[in-house]
Amino acid sequence: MPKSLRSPRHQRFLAELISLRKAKGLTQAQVAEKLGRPQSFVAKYEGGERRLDLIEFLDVTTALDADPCKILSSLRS
Amino acid sequence: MPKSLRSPRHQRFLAELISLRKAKGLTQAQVAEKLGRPQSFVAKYEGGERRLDLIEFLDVTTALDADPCKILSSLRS
DNA sequence: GCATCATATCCCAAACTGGGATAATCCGAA
DNA sequence: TTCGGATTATCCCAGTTTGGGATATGATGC
Repeated sequence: MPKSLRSPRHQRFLAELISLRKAKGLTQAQVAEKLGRPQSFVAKYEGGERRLDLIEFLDVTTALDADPCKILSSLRS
Repeated sequence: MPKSLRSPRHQRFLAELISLRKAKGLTQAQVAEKLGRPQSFVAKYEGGERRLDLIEFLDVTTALDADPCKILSSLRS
């Protein structure tokens, strides 16, 4: 796993994304489909194997039908 | 400039960060100082030479004393 | 056990990053 | 104008990260 993805905040962020996905009853493959990406893409960012930049993050929140601001506020530190 | 950083949304995002920095009367070096990074770090992300992941983005908004949610909303597409 | 769905990992060439040094630009004062 | 300091952009390139199809591993029900 890349060095930069081990911080507690990042961990919380990932946990939040996973939790949101499951709350919507979506699989990684379904999210990947909405994003037009392979399932391994979702597996990687959820697993902290790959970073999401801001635009990708917005795309993911759209796919999850989630509010990006709420997620950000859960990351305030 | 890396391929993935050329989208119009990303461009708007960068323009927003630059605009915010200048509105605060800060130089790249001052922002870099707050971030504990070299000036070239700021020059690179502002120039689209490097991506910011979500955590880095939050750190930058903190350094700029800006509201991350407002920035996100300016990126709605 | 076995089928099926879901998630994690492999592989490795291609793409991206770090950051000190240095070049290029900007800008106000004289 | 021209000069000089302040500010921003670019260089370099080894080390790190990413893409995504294929495949392994794990979870669940029967």
